Amino acid sequence: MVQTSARLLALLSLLQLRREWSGPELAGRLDVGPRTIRRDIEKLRSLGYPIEAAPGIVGGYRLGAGAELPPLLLDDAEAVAVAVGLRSTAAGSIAGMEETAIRTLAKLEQVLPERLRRRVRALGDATSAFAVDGPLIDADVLAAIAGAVRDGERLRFAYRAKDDASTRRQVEPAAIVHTGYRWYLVAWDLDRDDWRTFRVDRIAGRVGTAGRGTRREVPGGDPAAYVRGALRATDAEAVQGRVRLTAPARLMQRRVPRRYATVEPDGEDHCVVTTTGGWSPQFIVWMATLDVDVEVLGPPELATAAQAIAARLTTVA
Amino acid sequence: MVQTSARLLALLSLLQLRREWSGPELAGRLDVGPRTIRRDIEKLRSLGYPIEAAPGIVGGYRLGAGAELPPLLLDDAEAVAVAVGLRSTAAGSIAGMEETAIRTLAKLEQVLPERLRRRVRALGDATSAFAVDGPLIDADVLAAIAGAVRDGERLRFAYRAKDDASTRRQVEPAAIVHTGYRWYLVAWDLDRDDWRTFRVDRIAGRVGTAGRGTRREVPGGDPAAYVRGALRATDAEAVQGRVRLTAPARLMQRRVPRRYATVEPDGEDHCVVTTTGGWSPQFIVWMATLDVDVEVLGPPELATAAQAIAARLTTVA
DNA sequence: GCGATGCGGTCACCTTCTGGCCGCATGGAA
DNA sequence: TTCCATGCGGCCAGAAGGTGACCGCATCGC
Repeated sequence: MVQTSARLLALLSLLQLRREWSGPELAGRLDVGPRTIRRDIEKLRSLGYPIEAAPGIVGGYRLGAGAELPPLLLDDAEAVAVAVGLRSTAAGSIAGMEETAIRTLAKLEQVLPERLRRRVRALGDATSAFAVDGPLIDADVLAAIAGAVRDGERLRFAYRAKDDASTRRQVEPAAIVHTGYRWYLVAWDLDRDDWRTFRVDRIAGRVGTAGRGTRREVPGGDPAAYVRGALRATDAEAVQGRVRLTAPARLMQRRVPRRYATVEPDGEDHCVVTTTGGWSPQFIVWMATLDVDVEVLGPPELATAAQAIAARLTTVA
Repeated sequence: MVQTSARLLALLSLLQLRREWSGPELAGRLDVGPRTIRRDIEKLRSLGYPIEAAPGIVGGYRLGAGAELPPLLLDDAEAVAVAVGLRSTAAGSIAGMEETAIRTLAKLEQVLPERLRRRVRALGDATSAFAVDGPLIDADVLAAIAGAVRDGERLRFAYRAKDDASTRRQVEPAAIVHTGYRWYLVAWDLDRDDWRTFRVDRIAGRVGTAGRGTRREVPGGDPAAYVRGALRATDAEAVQGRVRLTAPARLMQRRVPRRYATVEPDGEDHCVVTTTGGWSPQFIVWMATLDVDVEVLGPPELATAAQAIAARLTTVA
């Protein structure tokens, strides 16, 4: 009864397409008798999908919200919109959603028809202009890594170290982690026979899969903690920017995304804003547009950058 | 055969969860014999889902990308990520995707379990800080309107006119349109017996549905064109900001989202940037952070705003 | 070559589906 | 109030399909 299953899916699709359908309408669409429709509705209900119905001339069936999310049946445009949305969420519009977004994107990309993938890619180019500081990451690279992590596949890529020396790596990926405003890949380096943490923005070009590897657990079990440890060990943290605003923390908190900076009260009428990652010229510009008095607490370069932009703005007028 | 259908869905779900599954593995998970798994795979293939298989010790089944997108089976976290992504896309990170995103969001919200909806809403608050100018729109309101348009349901809401006078409206919505950086609802106003265009950001509070209405076509058939016409007729366009940059258009185009501004070449080494909607102080700040020479072409207030921010930045240092 | 895997044929049993009928309940409109 | 379209679900008979068990075959990596 492949037809029965297909019809159930088609029924779900129709119910997601429009809110209200009458039985005879559905019967006509699916080319079966009305009795069968009633039975199909019954089946869907027994599968847990809450389909409400109302008798009478204005009656009909409608799919409501239940305990579980039903399978989503998306058309082309909708699928593209979902992919685009996931990419921008992965880029970090909401703190804490990045990793889930990239995992979901990997799931979607696995089954996304090629024509839609092309459309998503074309749109993706337009996205991260005006990006908050931090490196630009290719969502495709992230999705490829997330997919390899999930499937236990080996990865091959060229890695640019701090001194710009490029090395070829072959690894068994274990986790992908987003901290602050950067992406890291925790993986077992097959050539070095040890765990390594890679900055995804330093991966050059495309990543290639290289067959099946052994699925590995990050030492300690908590990838995020591991990356934090590795950062402390090897990398000096980027220098955070700090400013003092003449405004209550309560008001500023709403205007500063937690992803980029944290706001702490400093007395009744002032607050201190600290960047999550390293400072950038854009940080001080944002602070200036908040339209309250700003005082740089550090580092001194932040003040210098502010002056440079001030100078540019002055020549504008 | 509700079990068969349920098993097919579960099979799809498993294949989306991980890339590779062996037959016996699937059989164990789904609690049927291996032969039935082979038959189920066959059924899914006959439904158009491209499931690749490889024999041998490393073999297994994997769901590939086909001509059609299979039903997406998302877990809680993934569904939330999708919803969050759609909200931010609807907020306009990519030109031209806003309306599709909000339609898709309406589709998702219709079936989203309440507990997930709460999570999405909680996260949504964090999003639009540092928002580009333009009014803040509640994605819930947009999704509610999009749903009503789709389902032909009447809407009731309070509308704040330009002079701040609030009126109660009851309408039959026909289309939701995103132009420039605003959202508009085109609807038949039941009390005024005529077509009206509403700015969504002027809708106060929540919108309520008010039963079934007649489905209407926007006059002329093209909602976007209708809104453009209505804007020309009633509303003076916001004053656009224009600046001239000392840099090739080619380079700047990548750094300026089309949603906010357009970049046109002005000779070899210069280009002109025009805001899509009205100018705002943030516009000139962005231009300053592009790190090229900027010249304000108009309006004069833009230069004044630039000076104000420059002054603020100067006191910072 | 071995072993694990995928493929598909066949068989018998039996569950399930389907369409058509029935009467009932519900809710809006004439 | 009556009428009508709708949803609900029982019943039946015939037909269709699902399932597990067996079989031999092909393929791939070790």
